[in-house]
Amino acid sequence: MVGLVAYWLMKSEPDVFGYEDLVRVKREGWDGVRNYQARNFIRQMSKGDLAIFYHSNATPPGAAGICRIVSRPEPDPTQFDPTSKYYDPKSTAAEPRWDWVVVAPKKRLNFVPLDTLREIPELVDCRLLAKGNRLSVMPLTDAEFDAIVDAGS
DNA sequence: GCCAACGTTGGC
DNA sequence: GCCAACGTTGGC
Repeated sequence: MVGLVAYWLMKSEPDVFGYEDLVRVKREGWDGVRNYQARNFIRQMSKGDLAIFYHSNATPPGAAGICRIVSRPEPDPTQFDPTSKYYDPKSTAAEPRWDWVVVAPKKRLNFVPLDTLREIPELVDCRLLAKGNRLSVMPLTDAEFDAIVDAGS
């Protein structure tokens, strides 16, 4: 029996790591999530889930591609690294606070800018478009995911 | 437990 | 660079 695939949206700043970087490196641990709500969503991810790779803090911001979750959630190693900007001294190996998943590129989208996303009826209730939204990892419904993919295909 | 101060996110 | 929105921290 095939498990259900869940859909997500994950934000990254393309100046730091964009979809083309993921295409180039093929796999990347999604490090640096230091928000509990986002962390909890990461912990709900399963291998095989799909995510919209969203470019935040960009000109323009928008959906750049589809990626696949290729690992289970596991401790984000940067939390243990004192030289990392994501180092968390309160995190221990026994009780890691922060998880990541490894992602791989699935399909490049024709870039869907935020302005266009706002015009998609299926996305009216999407948290991405809510005022003041800062969540960097969020679930999408099937309809939301499909609508974004359609807009970029 | 409240809340002010502060830091971060992210669109513009 | 600005600033609104939000999360976290820490004094009380």
